[in-house]
Amino acid sequence: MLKYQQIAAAIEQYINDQDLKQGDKLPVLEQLMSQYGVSKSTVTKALELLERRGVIFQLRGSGIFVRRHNRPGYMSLFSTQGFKSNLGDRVLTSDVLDVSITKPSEDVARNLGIDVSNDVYRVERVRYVDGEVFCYEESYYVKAIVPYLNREIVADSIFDYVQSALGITIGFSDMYMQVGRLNETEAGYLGLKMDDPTLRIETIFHLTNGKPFDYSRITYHYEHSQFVVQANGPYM
Amino acid sequence: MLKYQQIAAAIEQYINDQDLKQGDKLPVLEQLMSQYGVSKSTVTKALELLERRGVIFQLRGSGIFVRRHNRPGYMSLFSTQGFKSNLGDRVLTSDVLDVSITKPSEDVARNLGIDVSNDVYRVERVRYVDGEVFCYEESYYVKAIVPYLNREIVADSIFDYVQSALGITIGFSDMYMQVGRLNETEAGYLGLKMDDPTLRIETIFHLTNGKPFDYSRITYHYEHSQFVVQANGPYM
DNA sequence: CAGTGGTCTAGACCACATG
DNA sequence: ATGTGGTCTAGACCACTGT
Repeated sequence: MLKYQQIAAAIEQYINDQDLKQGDKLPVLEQLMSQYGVSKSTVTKALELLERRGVIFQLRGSGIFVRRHNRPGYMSLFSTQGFKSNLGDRVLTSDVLDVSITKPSEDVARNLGIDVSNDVYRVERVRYVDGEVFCYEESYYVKAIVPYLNREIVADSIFDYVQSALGITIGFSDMYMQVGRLNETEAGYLGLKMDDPTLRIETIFHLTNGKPFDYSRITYHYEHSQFVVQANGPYM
Repeated sequence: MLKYQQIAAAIEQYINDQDLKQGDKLPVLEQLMSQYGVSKSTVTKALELLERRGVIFQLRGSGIFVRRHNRPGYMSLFSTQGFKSNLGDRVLTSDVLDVSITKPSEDVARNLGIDVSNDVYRVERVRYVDGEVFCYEESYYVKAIVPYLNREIVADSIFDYVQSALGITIGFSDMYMQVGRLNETEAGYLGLKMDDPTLRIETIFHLTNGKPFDYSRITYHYEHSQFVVQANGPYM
């Protein structure tokens, strides 16, 4: 683990241990430098990381402060999208409906940047948070990149598996969101009625080299899903 | 304007001018250094900026590549949330329904971190993209920070005004999203029916010093709003 | 004006991707 | 093996906040 990542983790833990609130002041740069025995740029890089993740904000001429948001019950949009597996204390479980190898449809192939003749794994799940239906998910993995999946792996975190067992690291992802109405099948899985509102998110996950390896469509239970996004900016 | 921002802007313009596609390779670091006459870290910082914004991705040992997404018609979630005023070629207009000074409700006061005895500006608008109803917005500005607003300012971009006229710079924001059903009033403004699905986003905008100055509730027209979010990660 | 974070440099060394 | 981006350092100087 890199120095700046360790320092970021240490500072985040310090915030949690001390149960610091929004606006509480952290030690100044110079102290962090000597405390961790690293150069200014390394501390700065750790702080940038925390800033991007919404943990702190920095104010030139003044100091480094804790940032929080005040809505328990809202999940970070990114925590549900393969990044931080951390959902706080909540327990995530899945019913696996399907794991199979097939040929992709035109649409799926286009999103994965492959030809329809290539094999893909199709995974279909209903996911629960603390026992409540959370979403219905249909996702496709390029078999050339993810050569093996089974129901057991898929019941757990697929991303943990591809990362630890296959050494695959995710580079970046594109999420497409829109609101619509449930069809009959989706309503059945979610325990809702047809035509009820829903949030749909399609995500294309890319490897670090830019190649798509996973295309996923998630249909959320509108009553059990609310998200928070902490943004920084403007960027320029 | 800072060097690394200038370089970021120049590189982005170069990508657009050359109409580069996803995966196209950019000049290597060393060339960018000499081309712009700056040190390695400055180029790196410019590239980080572009990477965070989903414009490029960098692959160690290989190069710097253009990143794009392939869904015309999807707006960046952040472009509609006060950050980049750039919506591409689309024209954004507003009907101003209300601009007035009032006392905040309990709820609004809590979100703005002020007491209910403080004055706020209330702004109510219906917003259009290329003439199509896009969203209904109700927002509150802390009068102690934004001392003056009128219908003319509000018909345009409020953020441009507070930034250029008042010298206020936004630091960060917390967005809370959920899906629900329209009530009768909202349905009227959006030209939809009561109980139609909708995406609701509440956003709290903070100054660079962490103080909230704007709390806004937006109700989107579900057929005219679809968003893209380009994420990088995992962060740690 | 003192204190604090932000920018920028020059350079050493490291880790990864690709042929 | 080569070339490429990533980390880290030490230090100069700048820009902002708050007293």
